[in-house]
Amino acid sequence: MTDADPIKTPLTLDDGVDFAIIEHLFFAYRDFTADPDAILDEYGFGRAHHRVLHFVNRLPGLTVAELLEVLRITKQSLARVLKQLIDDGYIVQIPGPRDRRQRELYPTQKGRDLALALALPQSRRIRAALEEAEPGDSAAVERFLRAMVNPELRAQMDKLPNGRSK
Amino acid sequence: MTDADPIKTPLTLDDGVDFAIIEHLFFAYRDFTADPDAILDEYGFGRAHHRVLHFVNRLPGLTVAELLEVLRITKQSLARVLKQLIDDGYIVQIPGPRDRRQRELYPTQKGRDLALALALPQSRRIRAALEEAEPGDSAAVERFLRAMVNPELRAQMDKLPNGRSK
DNA sequence: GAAATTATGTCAGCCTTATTGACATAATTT
DNA sequence: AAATTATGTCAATAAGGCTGACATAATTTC
Repeated sequence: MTDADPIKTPLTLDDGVDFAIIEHLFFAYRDFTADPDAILDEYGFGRAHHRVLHFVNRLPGLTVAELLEVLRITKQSLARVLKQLIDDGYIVQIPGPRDRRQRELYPTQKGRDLALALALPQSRRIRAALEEAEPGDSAAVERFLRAMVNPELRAQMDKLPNGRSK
Repeated sequence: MTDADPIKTPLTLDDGVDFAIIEHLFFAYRDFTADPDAILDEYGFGRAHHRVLHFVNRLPGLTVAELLEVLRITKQSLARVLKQLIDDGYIVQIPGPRDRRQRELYPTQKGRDLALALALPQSRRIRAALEEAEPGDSAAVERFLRAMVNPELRAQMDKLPNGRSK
């Protein structure tokens, strides 16, 4: 009986849980993804296309298998999205030079342009958020977000180019 | 012709976009949601159930309309998820005292327990991430995440109980 | 050189979470 | 009494995942 009774007091920070950051992450991520979502809509693409396009631009020449590992989705899930991006001329496949079974994935100029257009509002939002911040906050945020990732997956992040790499 | 050519240089920070934080957010949020997702699976629930259960626990007595506004989904999307949570005894509906058309939503003890169980690994992850951090980083992270939210939606966040309440 | 393994592609079917539009009911407001 | 409001429900659709099965070509192994 008592188990079906309504509980009228809210869960609060007193319950030993950091609801503030949990909820801040939820709302921040929602608005963060809303920017590119609006653009993608105009192209008939979704968030899945964005992720593929993004990583192909950040790691040009990566293979299908490598992409699957970064995205942690199945081959069949990737197939539909990747096929569209190729058919529409945003990404091209080139047989691997060593192993000709592999398909190296590269963006076209069209794909590069769209990737940048999608990243721009996100970068703008981040810059605006950091303008209201104290100096050093940027590094703190990056450290925190990195520490939120499973340790065994941090190596993946380190593979991404982080600076002037011609 | 040139438009279909592969581009072999990666997008880097030089392109004027803060890819570091963009990607850190992506990876951090993915692992952050993986924790509760694993628990929800055992109950036959998904992420949608989590969100409903969370906000009903944080704002007990909120109405269906209020919940729709927080979640920004449609009535029809909420219906299925909410019905399951009610049928399974995690949430109860009580006719609004003023307006008997309204249904106030409250968690049961079972619903309170599950909400806490879902929040715990997330809170643990946050605590662990902050242990490696400098003092003051926690506040910096919270400020940053808040600034990432659309200004007009920040008011919604302020409605959530943030401290010792009763 | 034959056999096994690997990288990729593709087909078919299913699930979850979201959407829109339409309509029903009960309660409140005008 | 009529209009509006809060909620519930039905039907159809879409995106983005999933699994399992099978095909093909290229490489590796024996």
